[in-house]
Formats: sequence, C-alpha cells, structure tokens
Amino acid sequence: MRFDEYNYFNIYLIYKGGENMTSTIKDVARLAGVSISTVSRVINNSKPVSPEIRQKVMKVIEEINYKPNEIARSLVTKKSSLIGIIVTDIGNSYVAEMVRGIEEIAKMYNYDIILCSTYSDKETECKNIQLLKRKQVEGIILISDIINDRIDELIKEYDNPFVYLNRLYHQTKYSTVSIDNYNAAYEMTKYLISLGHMNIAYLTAKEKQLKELTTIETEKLEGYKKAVREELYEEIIHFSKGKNIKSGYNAANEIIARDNITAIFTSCDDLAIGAINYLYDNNINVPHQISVAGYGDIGTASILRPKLTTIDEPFYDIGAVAIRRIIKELKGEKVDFDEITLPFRIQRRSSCVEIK
Amino acid sequence: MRFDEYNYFNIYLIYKGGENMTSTIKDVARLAGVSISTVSRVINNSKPVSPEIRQKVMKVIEEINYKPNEIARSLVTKKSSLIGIIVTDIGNSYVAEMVRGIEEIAKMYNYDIILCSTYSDKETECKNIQLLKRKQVEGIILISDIINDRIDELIKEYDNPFVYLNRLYHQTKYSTVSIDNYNAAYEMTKYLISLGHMNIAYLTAKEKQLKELTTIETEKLEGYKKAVREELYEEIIHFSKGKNIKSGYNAANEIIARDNITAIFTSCDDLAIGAINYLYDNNINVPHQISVAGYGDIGTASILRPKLTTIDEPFYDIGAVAIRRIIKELKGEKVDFDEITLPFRIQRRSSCVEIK
DNA sequence: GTGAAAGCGCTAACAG
DNA sequence: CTGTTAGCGCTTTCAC
Repeated sequence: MRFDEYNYFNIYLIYKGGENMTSTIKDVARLAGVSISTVSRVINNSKPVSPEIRQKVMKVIEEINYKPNEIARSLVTKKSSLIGIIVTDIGNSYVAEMVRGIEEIAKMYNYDIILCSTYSDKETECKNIQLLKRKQVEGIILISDIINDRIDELIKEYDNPFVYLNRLYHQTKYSTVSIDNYNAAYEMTKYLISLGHMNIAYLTAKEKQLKELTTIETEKLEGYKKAVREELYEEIIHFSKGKNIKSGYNAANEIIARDNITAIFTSCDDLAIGAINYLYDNNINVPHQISVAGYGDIGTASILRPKLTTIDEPFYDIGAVAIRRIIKELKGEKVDFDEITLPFRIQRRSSCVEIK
Repeated sequence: MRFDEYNYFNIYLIYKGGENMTSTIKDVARLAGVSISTVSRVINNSKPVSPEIRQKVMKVIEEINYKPNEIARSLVTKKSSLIGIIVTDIGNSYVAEMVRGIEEIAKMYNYDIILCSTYSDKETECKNIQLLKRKQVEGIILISDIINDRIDELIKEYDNPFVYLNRLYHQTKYSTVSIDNYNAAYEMTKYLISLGHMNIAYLTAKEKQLKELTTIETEKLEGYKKAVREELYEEIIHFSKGKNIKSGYNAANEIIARDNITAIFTSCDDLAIGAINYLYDNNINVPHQISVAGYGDIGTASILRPKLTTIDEPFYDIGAVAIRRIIKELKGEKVDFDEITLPFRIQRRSSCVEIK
C-alpha cells in the first residue's frame, strides 16, 4: 500500500466512521479517483476499462470491503433476480424436496428465492402473489393443493413467468410439470396383478370443497380401473376422509372388513403409511397377509419397515424443471410446451409380495 | 365513475397500453390530479390528507390496480423487510420445521424470507452471507452444522442482527437458541434406567473434520454419563461414522455384538431409526429384546413402528424464537440474553419398554 | 393539508 | 477508454 492510498483509506475511515458504515459506489469512486461510471464498469464488466484503473478500483473495493447494493441495482435494471415461491407447507417432505430442486437450480443462475407458505389457505395464496409482485420478483412458482378461482385474475395482473404446480388439477392455461399419473397408477396396478393379487383395493380421497375427485386423482383412479378391468377383476374403491396418515389409518379398518382383499394401493404415500400402521397395530402382517403400495415415494417410504413399494415421483426434478422453465422465459428463450411430463418409476420394495 | 374520471382512465390506458404495463406513483398522481407526495401519504398513511383527496387517490389506485414498488421504497427507507435464512438442507425434516417457524413469525411482522442452502459447504455458507448482505436483508439466521472459522469476519462486516443456529457448538459470541442438551440426555438415560435397563449403550458420532465430539455432542454425552455413573453402571459408548440412518444401521451391528446390551440411546433420531431398521432386518425385536431411544423427535419418529421414544426438541419454536429475536433487535427493543434455552420433553413411546 | 425538490445507490445513454 | 448526466420509483424534508 503506497502512502497516498493509505492516506485515502484513512480519510475514508474518518469520513465513514461516525455514521452508517456501508460504503457506496461513490466512496469507491472518490477513493480511486475515478468517476462512478468507471467503478460501475469494473464491477459489472460491462465496458472496457484500462488495466491500471481497473486495478486501482479493485484495490479500493477490496480495502473498504465494498459490496454493491442490489436493491439500487434492481431499481434501475428492473431485475430483482428474485423468484417467488409459494408453497402449501414446507413441512411436507415432498414440498421440501421440490423447493430443494428449485433453490439449487435458481442459485446456479444467480437467482434467489423468496419463500411463502399458505397452509392451503386461499386468501393467503392470493395475498402472497400480490406481495411478491410488489417485491418485484421476476417469476413465481406456486405449489398449491387448493382450488383458487382468483388465480386467473391475479396472474393476469402479475404478468410474469409463472408455473402452477397444483396437485389437484391439470389445466392448460399455465405451465405445469408433473408425471403421467394415469399410466403410473395403471402400471402399479399391473404390477400388483403380476404378483398374483386379484382383489386390489384402491384408496383415495375426494377433495373437501368439491366433494369429488380432482383431475389428477381421477387420472390415477382411471389408471387403476383400466388395469383391473383388463383382467376382469373387481374394482374395489374406497374413499378416505383426507390424504394424511391418520386418514389412511382409519380407512384401512374399513377396507380390511372385506376379507378377500390381498392388496391395498393408495393414491399417496401418507395414506399407505397410515394403512401399514393400522395393520401393524392390529397384528396383520404386511406384506404377507396384505400387500400395500403407495404413491409418491416420499423420504419416509424407504425408511419404513417393511419398505414401501410406491411410485417414485421425482419431486426434486419437478421443482428443478419448473424453475428452469421460468429462467428460460426470463432469458427470452423460446419455451414450447406448457405441460411438461416427467418420467416416474415403480419402486418395488418389501411392502408388496407375490401371493401364495 | 363520473365522466372525467372515466376519461382519465382511458387516457391512462392509451398511455400505458404500448409499453410496460406496471403503473407507478406518478401515474396515480397524474390521474388523481395531485402530487406524488400526496399519493405517497395516502399509501403510507404517513401524514394527514383531506378526506376528499384521499378518496380520489384511493379510487385511482383501485382502478389502475397500482401496487407500490417495494424495491424503490427499500432504496429510500433502507429497509428491505427481507430476512435471510441460510440452511444446510431444507430436505432435512428438522430444518424444514425450523424454517416453518421462522417463516410463519416473519410473515406476522411483514418480513419475507430469502432461503439459501449450503449443503454443509463452508464456501457456500460464506458466499451466501455476502450475497444476502448485497440483497440488503435486515437480518440473517444461519442454520449450520459445520465449523466455519470465517463467520466472525463475515458477520462483523455484515453488522446486522444475526442468529447462529449451529448444531455443533455453543458459542457466546452470537445469539443462539437451543435446548439444555446436558439435562435432556441425562433425563432420557434416567428414564431408561427407571425401566430397569442396566446396560445402556450410547451412540453418537465424532465430527468428521475435527475427529472429536462437538460441544453439543459432548454435553449430551456428559448427561448420559452422569446418569449412568449415579447408578454405578458401566458407560458403554459407541461412535458411528456419521449421523444419518445408514450410520445407525451399521453401528447397531457392532453394538449388539455385546450381548448384555438391553437399550440403545442415540444422539439423534436418524441414528435410532437406522438402529431399529438393523434390528428389524435381523429379527431382533424392538423393544422387547432391545429398547431404542432417539434424540430430536423428527416427524418420522412417531410414524415408525414401534414408535420412537425420543427427546422432543421444539424445532418450530427454535425457529420462531430466533426470528422473534431478530425482529426485536430490528425494532430497537432491548434484547437481553444471547443464549436462549427452550424446554424439551421426553417422548415416551413404544420403542422402549420395561425390562423383564 | 399540499406540492416542489432533493436524493437513496446504482446503471446507461451520451459526449468527449 | 472515461466522465457527465439523467433517471429508476419512491420517501421525505422544506416551503407555502
């Protein structure tokens, strides 16, 4: 450090010492003896700057530990590099997994994420969209599991890249990403049939408000039906009160009242886990007395004993693809299809066995 | 809508139609025929405005669906109403639970959160702190499980409210919140002793880098030791390679090689789950042959069969208290203690039974 | 009670 | 290559 620089630095310290310590581009400019535009240029590498000056500026930046204020930058560039992500509840492992995918990819492209929870409340969902708009997020991913008739209006106002990961519906208005639920359910049922099961109960839940099955649940159910019909087996369909573990627990009781059932296939892992718990608590052996298959392959599925046979929905990838799509759109790249379908896998584990 | 207003609105639409549709405070001012300061006043309720004008302004805001730009506001107020939260991995259920607590409380006070993951990488942790600083977050909560000698310097530079939720260390430099690990482990061990267990193995893991126990793990271990010593029982301490389910699985094998063991107490739930899985896979009945107790009470603990006896660490509350503390500091309220201790509970469930 | 004007920290023409 | 200048959209003195 030569004397003049050392001196500059001291002056700077004296100047800044009293008040707010954060230094601005002006400080850097003054200390480096250049204009703020030049500083801006070296920070952003936006235009050529002579090596010596660049050096000098960088040194000052280093010395006073200058960090550009992204808020100010955003204001002028109109790019916040923020993506809003609205979830039902980060406590659900599949949601966490999706967020993981989103966050990781977003970071790769220098976007940050603002996280909001709705706990499946419609009002909160709407509020969050508006709030994120005010925060100038460049895109929104909405992970929802409710019906929200105000989405249309809100998104129209918002007018930015948007991906709708609604677990109830497939709609063509917005970009979405999911697996082929019809075929997934079909294949799982076929698998159970291949194990010799002839009386396979399907357990699902109606949506509370509508009191009917949602688009996606209908697709799964149809997949199940198709497989069963092909064999001319009986369709055995049960509806639980909800989709959580407890609902599965309670439903299992009713299902096994029919004593010919040898397998239960549920529309989500939690229902399967609930069912397995019920059977365990009532000394009914899974899989030897009853096989149980789930849907989703949440983390718990492979921890359980017996390990849960289920359909692997690639939650991480769903998140990753969703954010990828938004970033593409933001970059002005052409984005073709709006309904992206990802591959699934049947996870054959120990909760389902061949019938004897 | 009277004619003149209607007319204004049309002019506005014509004006805005071509370009960027988002309206600004200027638009509102022009359409309402007032100055932007007045608009600002009605938006923020910062100074008295005559009822008629307020009406008029509100009407225009409604009509053109004006939403204030928070970025611009932040720039002048120097308040981003953003809290940064850096986590190891949102995929860990306890982390998700903490984030849940943070997010929910933050929203109550009109703060939003920016989420960053580190996957326990030191460099990423440092980068994220700096990045959040640039984004002008008003506070940071760091949920970490690594040693990071650069934290000091980084936080000094950052110079804003900060809570360090490091699962390895208790340090007095920063605010932190946790449970009394020493007494929690002590009480759990006492509980096992009360069930008649005399040969209780304690399973924990050394930190990889240090190859020794971290502060927090040492506290737990000391709690266990104290309880065992009080009875003059033998201390049976095992170290696994890591803290995940797999490590627990592998360690269980070694532990039961000593055939007098009747109970295993692990320093985290994942180790316990791994151990239970191992015992299940090897036809050793839990709890009747061996009782297993965990630490943490993660979601899976009560789903497992047998249900896991464990120590309930209030993860949600830990997050909530952490953010609460930051908000208090931001409001200039006095914040007294820096190391907040929350209560724990021994969750007595079916994985531990009285010895016969 | 209201408006004019300055400025938050930065980028981006525009000259030179 | 570098500096000057005009804003980005908003809040906040300071006059009136």
